[in-house]
Amino acid sequence: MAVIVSQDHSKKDTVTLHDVAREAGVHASTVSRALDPARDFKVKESTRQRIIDVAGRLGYRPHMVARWLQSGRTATVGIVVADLGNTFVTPIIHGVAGSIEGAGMLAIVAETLDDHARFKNILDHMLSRRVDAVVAISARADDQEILESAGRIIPVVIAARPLDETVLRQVVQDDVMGGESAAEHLVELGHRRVAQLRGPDDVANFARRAMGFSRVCRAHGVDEIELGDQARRPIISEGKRLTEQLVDRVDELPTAVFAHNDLMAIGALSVFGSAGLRVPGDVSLVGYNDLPMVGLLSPPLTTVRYPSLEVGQRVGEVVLQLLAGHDAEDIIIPPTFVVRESTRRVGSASLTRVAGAGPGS
Amino acid sequence: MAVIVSQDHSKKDTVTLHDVAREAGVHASTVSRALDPARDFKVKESTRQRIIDVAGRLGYRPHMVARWLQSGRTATVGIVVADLGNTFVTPIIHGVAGSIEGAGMLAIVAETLDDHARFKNILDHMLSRRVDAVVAISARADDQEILESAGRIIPVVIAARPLDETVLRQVVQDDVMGGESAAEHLVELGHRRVAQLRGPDDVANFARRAMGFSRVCRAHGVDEIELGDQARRPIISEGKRLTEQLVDRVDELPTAVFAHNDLMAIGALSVFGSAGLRVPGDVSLVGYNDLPMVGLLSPPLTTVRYPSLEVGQRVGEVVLQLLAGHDAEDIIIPPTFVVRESTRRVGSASLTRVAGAGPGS
DNA sequence: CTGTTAGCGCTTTCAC
DNA sequence: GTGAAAGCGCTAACAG
Repeated sequence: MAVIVSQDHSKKDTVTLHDVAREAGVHASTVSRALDPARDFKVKESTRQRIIDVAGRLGYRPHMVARWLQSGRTATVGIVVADLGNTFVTPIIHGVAGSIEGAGMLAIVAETLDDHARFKNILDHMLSRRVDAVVAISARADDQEILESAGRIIPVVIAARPLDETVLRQVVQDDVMGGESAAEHLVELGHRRVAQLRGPDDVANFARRAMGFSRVCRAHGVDEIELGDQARRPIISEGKRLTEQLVDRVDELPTAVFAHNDLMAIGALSVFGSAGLRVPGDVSLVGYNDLPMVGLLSPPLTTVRYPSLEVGQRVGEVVLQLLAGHDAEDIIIPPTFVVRESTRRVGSASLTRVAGAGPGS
Repeated sequence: MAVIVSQDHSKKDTVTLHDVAREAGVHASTVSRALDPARDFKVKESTRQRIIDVAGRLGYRPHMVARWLQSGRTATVGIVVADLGNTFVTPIIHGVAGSIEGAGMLAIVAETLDDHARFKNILDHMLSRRVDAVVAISARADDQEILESAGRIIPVVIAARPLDETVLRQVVQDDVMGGESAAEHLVELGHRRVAQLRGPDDVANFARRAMGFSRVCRAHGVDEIELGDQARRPIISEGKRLTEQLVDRVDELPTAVFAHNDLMAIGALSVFGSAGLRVPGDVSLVGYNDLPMVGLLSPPLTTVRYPSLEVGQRVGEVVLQLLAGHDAEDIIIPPTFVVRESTRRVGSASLTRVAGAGPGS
C-alpha cells in the first residue's frame, strides 16, 4: 500500500516526437506533419489517425520551446507595468490577455516600480526571452528611448500613458476631452469659481487633463484658482495635501473642484469632511478614472470614466495587427462622463436625499 | 533626409554567440563560458574582458529560448486565475511576481473564467510551454485531478481557494478563524441574534467561514437565523438578493449580519438603506476581504482582512523552495479582524458621528 | 505521401 | 584555458 508523501516531479515522462514516431512506425517529421493542422493534409488519413492515436496514448505534449527556437517566435506578449498594485492597470492587462488569447498567445507581466533602471532590465530580459511584442503601460518619459530601440526589433505598443512624438503605436484615452467634459459639466451647473487638484505634470495624462479643463474654463470666463502646486504622485494622501492647501490658504473657496484622479478625489472628500464642508452641498467634486467602488462612496462620486478594459482590448488588437505585418493606427478612446452625486448646481438648496429614492425632478 | 514612417522590425540584427566568438577570435563555447558568471573563472581574464567587450559592442543578447531547450527549464511560473477582473486576485499575482523575480523568473498569466474545459486547456498549454511551476488561484473542485496530474510533472501550488485532501502544497488563509473572529466580535458587542449571508458552499472558503462563525455562535448560545439559501456567486447582486430575503421573509430581524465577503456586504448595505434600516444603528454588518475601498464606504465597513499580498508572496517562496528540490509545508495565514464603523454594541444609542472627530468615549 | 538531412542558438562533455 | 563535437526537440527543405 503506497503512501504518497509529496510530489516528486520525476522527469522521466517527457514524451518526444521521436517516441511517438518509433511507436507508430514512422519518421518524426511525419508525426510533426500529422499533428499540425496546417499541414496534416500531407499525411495519409490512416497513418494520421494512427499517429494521433499513439500520441494520445503516450501522452505526447509538444515541446513549444523547441518549436520557438526553430520558428523564432514565442507566442508571448510582454506587458510592462509600473505597479501591479495599482487597480488601474489590472483591467488593461485583463483586456490585453483576453484579446490575444484567441491567437494562442499568453501575456507575461513584469513590474518596473516606476524605476528607470528596472525598466531597462525588464525590457532587456523580455527581449532575451524573445517575446513577440511588448506592451508598455505607464511608461515614463525617460523610458521612451529604450522602448523605441526595442521597437526596432519587435512591435511595441504604448498603453494608457501617452508619449509625445514617438514612432511607437499608442492606445490611449483622450485626456484633453476628459478635462473638458469635467469643466463643461461644472459650467452647466453654474459654477464660476473652480480649482484643480493636479496630478504630476510629467505624466502626460495629467498635463492634458489640466489643459482641457482650463481651456473650457477660460472660454466661459470661469475663474480658476491656481494652487501653484501639484501632487507628487496621484494618490490619496497627495489629494489630501493639496486640498488642505486649498482650504487653508485660499480666501474665497471654489464652489467646485476637479481632482485629476479618483484617489485624489477621495483624499479631498476626507479633508472637506474634516473641515465641515459638505460635498456637494458646499463644494462639488469631480474625479477621474471611475475606479470600481467610487460609485459606492458617500456621496457617490461624479467622475470621468477611464475605459481601461477597452484600452487593453484595443492594445491586444493592435499587437496582433502589427504581428501580422500590417501597420496600425494610434487609437484614442473618448472618455465617458459619469454624473453621480458629488456635484450639484451651484447655490441650489441642500436637499436631503433618501437612499433608493425614485427619479428626482 | 530620412523619414521614418513606422516600425519595421528588420530581423537582421540578431547577434549570436558565434558572431561574438568570430569577432573576438575565439570559439563559441569560450564565449558561453565567459558570459556565464558561474563559469567565467574558467576563462583567462584577458580574453574574458575582450569577449565582454565585443559582446557589448555588438549588442549581443542571449537567446534564452535556446538556453531553455538545452536546460529544460524556462524560468517561468504559470499563474492560473479564474478572472483577472476580480480585484481580489491581483494582489496575489503581485505578491507572486514580486517574490519570484529575485530568482530571475517571470510570471505568465491566464484566465479560466471559471470554466473547467478552459482550465484544462490552459494547464495543457502551460505544460507545453514548459513553465517551471504552476500556481492555481481559485481552482475549483473539478480541477483538482488535472492539477494533481500536472503536479506529477512540475511543482503546483494552490493559492487562496483551498482544496480538501490533496498532495499539492497550499497557501491559504484560515477561513475558519476568520468566521470565528467575526462571530466573536459580534458576541462581544452583545448581539444575540445574527445571520450569515453565505457564499457558494462548493467553494471551501465560504463553507469554512460559515463553520467558524456558527461554531462560535453555538458556543455562546447566540441565535443564528438560517436563510436556507446561499449566493450563487459571491457578488454584490447576490448579496442584495439574500438581504432582501432576510428583510422580507424574516419576522424578527437579526441585530447583526455576517456577509461572507465585502461585495455581498456592499449589496446588503444598499438593501438595508432602501429598507430604511441604518447600519450600524439598526443592524451591524461585517464583511470579509477588506477590499481596497471598503474603509471609505459609508459607514466604513468592519471586515476580516484577507492578506492577499502576503498569500502571493508566500506562494512565490513555496514555489522557489519546491523548485530548489526541497519540500515545503502548507501555509495557513491567520486573518486580521478590522474594526471600523459598520458594527456597534447592540442597543447602544444611535449617536450622530462627526466626520474626522477625535477618539470617542 | 514519407524519409533524410540540416539546422534554430545555446550548453556541455571531452579532448588537447 | 580553449576548441571540437554532440545534442536539447522540433520544423523545413529536399529527395524519393
